[in-house]
Amino acid sequence: MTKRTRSRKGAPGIVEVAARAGVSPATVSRFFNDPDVVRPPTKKRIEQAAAELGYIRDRMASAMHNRFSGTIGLIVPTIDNAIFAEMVDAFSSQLLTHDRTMLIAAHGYDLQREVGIVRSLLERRIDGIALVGLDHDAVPLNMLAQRDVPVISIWNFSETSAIPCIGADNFEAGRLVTDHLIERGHSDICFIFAETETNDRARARKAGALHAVTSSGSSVPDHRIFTCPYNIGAAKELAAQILEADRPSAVVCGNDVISHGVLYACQKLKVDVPGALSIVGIGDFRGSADMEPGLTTVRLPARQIGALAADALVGMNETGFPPRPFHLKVELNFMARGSVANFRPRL
Amino acid sequence: MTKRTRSRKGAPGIVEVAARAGVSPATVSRFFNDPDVVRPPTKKRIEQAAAELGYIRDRMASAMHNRFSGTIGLIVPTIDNAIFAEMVDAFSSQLLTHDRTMLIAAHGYDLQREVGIVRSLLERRIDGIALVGLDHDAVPLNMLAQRDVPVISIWNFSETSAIPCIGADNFEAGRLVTDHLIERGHSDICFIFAETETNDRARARKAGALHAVTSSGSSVPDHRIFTCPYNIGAAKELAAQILEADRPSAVVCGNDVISHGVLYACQKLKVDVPGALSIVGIGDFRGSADMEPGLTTVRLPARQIGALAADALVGMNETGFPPRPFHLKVELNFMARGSVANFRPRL
DNA sequence: AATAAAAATGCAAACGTTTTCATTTTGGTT
DNA sequence: AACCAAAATGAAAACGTTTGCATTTTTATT
Repeated sequence: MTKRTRSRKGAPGIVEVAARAGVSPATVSRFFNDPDVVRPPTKKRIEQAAAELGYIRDRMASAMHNRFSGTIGLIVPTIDNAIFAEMVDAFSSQLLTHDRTMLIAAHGYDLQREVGIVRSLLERRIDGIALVGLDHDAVPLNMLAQRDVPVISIWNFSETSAIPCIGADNFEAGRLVTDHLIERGHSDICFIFAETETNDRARARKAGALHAVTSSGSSVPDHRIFTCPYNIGAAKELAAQILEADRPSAVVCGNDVISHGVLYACQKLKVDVPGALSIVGIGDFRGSADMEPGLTTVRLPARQIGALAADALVGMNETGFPPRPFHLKVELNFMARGSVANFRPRL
Repeated sequence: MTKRTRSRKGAPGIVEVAARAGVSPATVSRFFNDPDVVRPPTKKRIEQAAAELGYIRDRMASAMHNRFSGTIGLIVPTIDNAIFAEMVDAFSSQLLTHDRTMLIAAHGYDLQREVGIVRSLLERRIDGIALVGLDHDAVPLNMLAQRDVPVISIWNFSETSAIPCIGADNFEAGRLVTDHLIERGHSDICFIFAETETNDRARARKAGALHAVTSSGSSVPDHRIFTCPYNIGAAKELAAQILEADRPSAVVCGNDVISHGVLYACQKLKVDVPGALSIVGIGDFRGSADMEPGLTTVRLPARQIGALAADALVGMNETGFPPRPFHLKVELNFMARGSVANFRPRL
């Protein structure tokens, strides 16, 4: 075993501060938890002593008592991707606002890895955790419940989820973009979605999209449905194949990353968008508005979801958990841009 | 003051496990720190007891002793952007590999906010921290030094930096892409870089780029140098202005995000790339390879930087800090793709 | 089989805070 | 000036683990 004891060199503790300020450690502790509980002169002395010593509180020691660590966990499928970037950023910033910090990890769309990650975060005594999506293994959920750690599901909305959720109606999102295509006269539509087995967001979107066409009276042949990971290159390649075979008039993409790939494939093959092919995405990621043509998509208020989730989790801690489970649906915003052609004259 | 004591409901501690396994808490502790230090039968009993009770160690309590919390900090300018996504992901994954977790925060290119963040991470007793870039306020650096917390600067390389660094030679990157343009006969080149005041990476890149042209014997007029945030929309807008005025034959972009914006502006204004304008970027982000035309850029091994940084920080903990400061330069990879025209016949 | 050396285990005192309870101080009221 | 309630402070016992030291058990050696 390696000797792993870091020298305590220059790290003053609460007792050093207390000594220097001429008060008891208890008072210093109180001061840091609520400055107004000590009298102004005392306050001043403690402030000065702490500053002179360069004191930094040890939240781990304090977490041992009040059972709050001041860190909140966030588990996403991936960070290496535009999909959750805005949400993660907003979540983190909002947490900073509450004097909390974010512990984040990615499971790479592997729900099984999620259990190990949850365990690891629990060991760090997180005060709450946000999970992307509604599908989760029971094991981590139980571990969290057993310890009364607030959990919240984000990104996808469901009226009936067992745990609180803040998210968008992904079914609706899929329906929205597909309806847009149908309204504009498209009838030969192709669908590219992510694997739906372990991804409830993609599942809901796909269901919504297909529902839109069936409820318009038509149906979707199997050869118009494709699966593709959230990866520009893969999408571009797949789209190239689709374009060279029997070309549809429009394609619905499971998210904007796929749309980007499809658009690039069109540019490569000199297929005019929207003239020869219309494209819609879901998400409205960075860049979608600025591509040429601009991508018609539906905006998920990612920052809002992140901020709300942060607030909710902090709130559950402060007001005393649990609140009754809530289900918050955020607004979808359809963004009509240039990537869709209108085959049907305006009425 | 609100009452903030979470019920200890169902959270067994090391002593409960010990009792059930019929050993002392000390043995259980030892088992979790190094399973092979207890004899097989004992080991088995502890494992079973822990499993039955659903025990999860409390790293905060253990951090009070050995002074290691198992979390490592990472401060980036932004997460809401493609720039650092791959690096962050690799850093985090590599940390997981070492049974550590990542505490991440963004300062939004505001070095002053960095001090508050460092403090906040220090309160959480991080075992090490990675900072992007070489420019940092002295205050946080002192706080870290005083507590013997390993720091490492990532992304930018310097042979002489005071703190260890792992990064790319950004000057070289700027020079590389500009040289490529010059070699291909471009003489009227425009430069778009991020604000260099608080961003040493951008500063180095810009210096490298300008150096390339001066050392080729020409010079860069002021009206060919622009500043632009790392934002596709802003870059697109700026590029549109540039394209409509006195158009250069090529543009060097401070990073790929800017390149993307410039390319979209060209597509919007029907300016042929690379026919009428050549574009080079720096970074080789997601999507750069798949755009049409593919973006000529220089690949920074972001994942490698992230993984190396994680390894280094963990290593500093395990082998006993400090190692003598090291400076690790990662390879740049020039990616010639379609966005640059050749004005000069091949020799 | 006896013994010495080595390995495994237990005991109890830490680690740096918070918090309960008791005590002192303050400030307002007669 | 004396008194009382309220506010501020202090003393000491926690929190859940690790670890130095002492003790027991195992293993190797004779």
